[in-house]
Amino acid sequence: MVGRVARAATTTDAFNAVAEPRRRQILDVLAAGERSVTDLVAALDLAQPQVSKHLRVLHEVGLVAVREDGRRRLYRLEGRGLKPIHDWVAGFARHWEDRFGALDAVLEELTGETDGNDHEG
Amino acid sequence: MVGRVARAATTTDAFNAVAEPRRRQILDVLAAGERSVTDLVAALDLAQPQVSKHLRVLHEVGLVAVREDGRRRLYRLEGRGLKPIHDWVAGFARHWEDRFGALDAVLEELTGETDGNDHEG
DNA sequence: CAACCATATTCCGATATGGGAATACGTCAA
DNA sequence: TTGACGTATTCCCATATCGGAATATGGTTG
Repeated sequence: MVGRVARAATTTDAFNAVAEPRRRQILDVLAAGERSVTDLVAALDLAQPQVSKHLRVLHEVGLVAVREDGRRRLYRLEGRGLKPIHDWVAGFARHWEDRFGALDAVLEELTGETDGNDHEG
Repeated sequence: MVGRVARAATTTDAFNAVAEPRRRQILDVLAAGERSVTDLVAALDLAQPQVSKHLRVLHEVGLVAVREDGRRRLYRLEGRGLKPIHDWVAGFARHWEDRFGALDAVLEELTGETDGNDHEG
């Protein structure tokens, strides 16, 4: 029962939090502005408890912030938390954008990057 | 019982595939060019079976492509698969980029966002 | 063919995840 | 205070994920 980790905890980082479709939906809704749990429940067609649970995860990972308003809790998007993902993915943009694709091809030709293993010439 | 889904399968989409740190590492390495499984094992300090397993997932999701070279399999990045993630996250960029932040603040002022019901003009 | 190298697959165990249902708060209205 | 509402937490369970070890599969070399 020591270091045995079966799977990275969902609550670990934004990458994991966002891997769950429902949570992405929640963020999509919140992108339009503050929403109460009930609002989200209605918008997502998901049971209230599950919404609260997902919000918990999103909150722990810093993707949303809460504000109390009477007996309601208004959640709002904390977009900054998505930046790590954006930054990481952006690093690969050249790999799917055509204009870069051509350039990459040339660079690989020039640097022999394609392998680093020197296979088959 | 059929519909009982405990958790979205990792093999479902790029979001899930990339939620796993190791798999991100693999993609990072592949970003530099084609690599054999052995190369990856060395680069990642991870056991060969696990690397193969992760590659399987990445392959099924379309994030990597394989090429056979004798008894080796050379994997290469299939960057395009990351585009969905990029696109989704990019939609939130305005939420963390300062220059947009200011604009958003103004818009919220104007639209009475704080009310929580009327939003996004 | 045999020994060997490269990679994939299978079996195992520990874990935690997500939905559903029930329930526990905390707040507001009468 | 009582009761209704809004939200969070807990319990249960089926599932699947990950790493580790062992093994299977397949090509290569001698």
